[in-house]
Amino acid sequence: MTLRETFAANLRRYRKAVGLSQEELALRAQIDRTYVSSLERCQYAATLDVIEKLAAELGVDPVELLATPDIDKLST
Amino acid sequence: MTLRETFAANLRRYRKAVGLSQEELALRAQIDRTYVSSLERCQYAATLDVIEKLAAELGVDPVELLATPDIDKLST
DNA sequence: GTGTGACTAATAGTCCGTT
DNA sequence: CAACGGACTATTAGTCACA
Repeated sequence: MTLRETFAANLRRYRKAVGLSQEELALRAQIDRTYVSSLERCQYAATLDVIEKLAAELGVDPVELLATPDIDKLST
Repeated sequence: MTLRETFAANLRRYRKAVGLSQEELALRAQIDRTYVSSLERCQYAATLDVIEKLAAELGVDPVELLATPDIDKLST
């Protein structure tokens, strides 16, 4: 599991947890709609700047988006 | 404090903790010496790929390089 | 051993539309 | 609503000479 894969999975997981579409999240974070899609499909290695933006809109610490999810905490 | 600033500071801090010069770290991570210098001076928003490389050479979890340092833990 | 400017190559990131 | 493509621009990745 690479870091960008971990990030991709977490991004999708947190986005859904918050109940946002890729489109809405992108709009709020002021990044491109198709780019969020690309990130979740692990196409790019995101920079710290966009990670920071996305984390802010998801209401989580950027670190959470890179951490290996604790099995116990996963709800749905 | 932006995320890239946090990363820059942590990179330098952990590098010194491990007792490596920018030169040595760069050599081991197979990246350029001056590029490590640039990152520590916060010139770029690093991508997940290089963060992963550097963390590996420093022997820390990538998450550690992005976390806000716990005041209590700072030794020197 | 580190900081800096200049430079090229690669990729991050945008914007268009289609499936 | 999301995956995917192509063409495009902005920024990072990576190297070098020199202070």
